[in-house]
Amino acid sequence: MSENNNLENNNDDMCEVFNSHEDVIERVQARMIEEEQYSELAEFFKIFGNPTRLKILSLLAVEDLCVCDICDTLNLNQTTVSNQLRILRANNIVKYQKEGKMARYSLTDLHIEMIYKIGLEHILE
Amino acid sequence: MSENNNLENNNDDMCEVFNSHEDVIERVQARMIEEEQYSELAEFFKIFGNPTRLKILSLLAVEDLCVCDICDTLNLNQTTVSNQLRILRANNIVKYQKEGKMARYSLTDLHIEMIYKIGLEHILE
DNA sequence: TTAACATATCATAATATTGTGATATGAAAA
DNA sequence: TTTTCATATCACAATATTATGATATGTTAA
Repeated sequence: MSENNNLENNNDDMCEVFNSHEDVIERVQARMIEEEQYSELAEFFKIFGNPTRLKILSLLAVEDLCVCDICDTLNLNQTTVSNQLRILRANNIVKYQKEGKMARYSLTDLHIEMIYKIGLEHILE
Repeated sequence: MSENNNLENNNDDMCEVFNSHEDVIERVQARMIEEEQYSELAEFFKIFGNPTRLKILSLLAVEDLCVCDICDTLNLNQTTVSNQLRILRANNIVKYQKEGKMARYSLTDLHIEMIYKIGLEHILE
């Protein structure tokens, strides 16, 4: 901030903010996660981006349920629910437990409920 | 729960768990939010479901940035970044402030950062 | 065994989303 | 003014996702 005050030039191909352009980029880049983690995280959040799946999650946040209860509660056909449950399973968002010919589904962990609730808070405010 | 204990029949088209099927459905349904809120919430989460947008959010969680800094940090072309910023804006996830010919972007509120971080925690565990 | 039931998988048409080239806008410098 | 720069909008081909009909699997009851 003292010496080299002739650095505030070179704005012919870049925007200049209040700090050196390069500085900002380096500082922010240093905090980034891996490319693959961004992809994985995006895949994870994508699951929350569908009303049907969100409904299923909101039910499971109340109590564990079997597939047919989910169908009946949401008035959706079984194929639709099973398909979405498969996606939820594949993304480690719900788990299930076989009970005879039934499958009882539940949320994988508390993160799921937290994300759901913070999101809801956000849109309601 | 006392009278009418002949209700535990009719399982010819429904699965039966441990409780009356109807009971479960009513109990869970009572906790549901409005149809439109599910849609709105899904729209909101959908925004997190794209690696480019997630990268932008992760940068803005570190510090406020102008469009060109985002482009340079992520090595993405300006159209792509502007397009995603428009989506982020439209969904109330980022806000911006004009500073001369620049636009300085920031996260709308703490919810955004919280959701990002809880999601990251989830996939890292 | 067979039948009935709960759930899962597959295939697909309808629909939505992506990144990006072309182009527009608007502010400051020349 | 004209030019340059930062950013925004539009249009669209490529790609992904949706719900669901058809069908398969696996479990229990008859």
